[in-house]
Amino acid sequence: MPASKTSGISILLVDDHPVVRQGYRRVLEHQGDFRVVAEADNAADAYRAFKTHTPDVVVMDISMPGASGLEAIRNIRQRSSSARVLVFSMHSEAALVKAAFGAGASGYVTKSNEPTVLIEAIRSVVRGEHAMSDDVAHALAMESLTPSGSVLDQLGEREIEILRQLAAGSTTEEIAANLNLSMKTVQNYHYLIKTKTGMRTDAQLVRLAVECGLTSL
Amino acid sequence: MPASKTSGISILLVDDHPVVRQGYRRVLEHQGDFRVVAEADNAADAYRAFKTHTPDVVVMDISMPGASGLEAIRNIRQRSSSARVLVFSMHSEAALVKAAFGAGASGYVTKSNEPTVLIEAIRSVVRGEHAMSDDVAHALAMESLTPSGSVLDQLGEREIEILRQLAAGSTTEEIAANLNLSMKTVQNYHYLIKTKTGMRTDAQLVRLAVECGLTSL
DNA sequence: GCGCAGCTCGGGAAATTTTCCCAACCAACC
DNA sequence: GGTTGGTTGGGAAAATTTCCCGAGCTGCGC
Repeated sequence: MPASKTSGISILLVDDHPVVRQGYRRVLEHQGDFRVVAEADNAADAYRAFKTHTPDVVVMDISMPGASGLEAIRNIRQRSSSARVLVFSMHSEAALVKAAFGAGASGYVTKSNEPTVLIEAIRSVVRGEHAMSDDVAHALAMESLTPSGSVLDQLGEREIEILRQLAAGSTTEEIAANLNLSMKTVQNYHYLIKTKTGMRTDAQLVRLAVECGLTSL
Repeated sequence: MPASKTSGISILLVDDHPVVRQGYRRVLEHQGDFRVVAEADNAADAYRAFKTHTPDVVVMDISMPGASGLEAIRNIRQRSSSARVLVFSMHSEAALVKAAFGAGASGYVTKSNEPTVLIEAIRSVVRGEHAMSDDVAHALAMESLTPSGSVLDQLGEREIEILRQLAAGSTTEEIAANLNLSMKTVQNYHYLIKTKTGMRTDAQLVRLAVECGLTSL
């Protein structure tokens, strides 16, 4: 690409751990043509940073406290449908992957991969392609073979997001604020999730979420 | 004790995410006097790597699949009581911190901190000091305001039993039946446990119970 | 285009639970 | 013998859960 803008690929890094971000930054900038133009540690800042910098690609960890990455992806894509978001997560559960792509992600790579996989994925999504690491593809493939894979498949994107935050320990009020919903809606989802999954207490819901990799410990 | 070591601080990195490890490595080696002499992605490999390299310090994420980091710390310290292990974790729960120091860790820093904090902590533990980041200290301090050690120590026999069953997913009705109590009493305990432990949702209660080893998964 | 299905979002209202306060019993302990 | 603390529950107001409902939207097939 002969310089219409500065040559190279501009990147917005989103992850809630500063050291981890710093690490990625070094790994990525080690590639000569990558430039990390901004960082963010939460969904709201990510959106703001995207608006001011309009990076070629957003590399984002979706398991963050508060409003999740899914929300940020949706916001970003709503603002600019040409935006490229590459999810960079610890989890490879099919439901999470689906939710991410459903929200508008262009790629999904887990942290279990070597840096080269991440780098290649970034180049792919910048070219407008979709990308996912082998383990993610494997999880998705496995899941599509079984008619009733995970319990999470019966849940929609919103339901999964709310389940994740519930299991993380957020209150109804916090979730409503995080997702810009009324408490009533969150309560309704909470109830709906319980009936859909057959769980009868919130404790069972937490265990389910942990089992499905929606949240850790 | 070979003085063969070239100058500088030799480090063993333990974390189950390759990209994350790669990132740390770059951040650390950016300091001129740090040398990452080995990496490991699980507890067993960490112990093996420690035996062969005898690094000045082990920087370890304790939330790994399989055998936990705690076990690795214990093994390492058992082999060499002069070994220095710095825990580098996502979590700052008091119970986890205590468990880590109990297992023989020399320091505890969360990933929420800036890289400089990690770097300073490494220098501290190499000097033989103990180190922990502010957020960890804060969590410990908060927790130690209660006259007891573990959060569980402030709970009575009945309260612990009911917490265990709640976290296991039992309903109020089931617990009442199990313990031959009225539902009202169980509800009162449920409430009391939440206020005593400071947890605000049942989900937080489950996580607390799991952290304290009251229940698994 | 048109209907259908499914997700999202919330209102309503009754049933239930949570939240706090309280009293009583019993055992241990100074 | 009084005090402390764990245990057991009642009561009543506040809040949540439960279920049902409708409306807007999107995608899909006919």
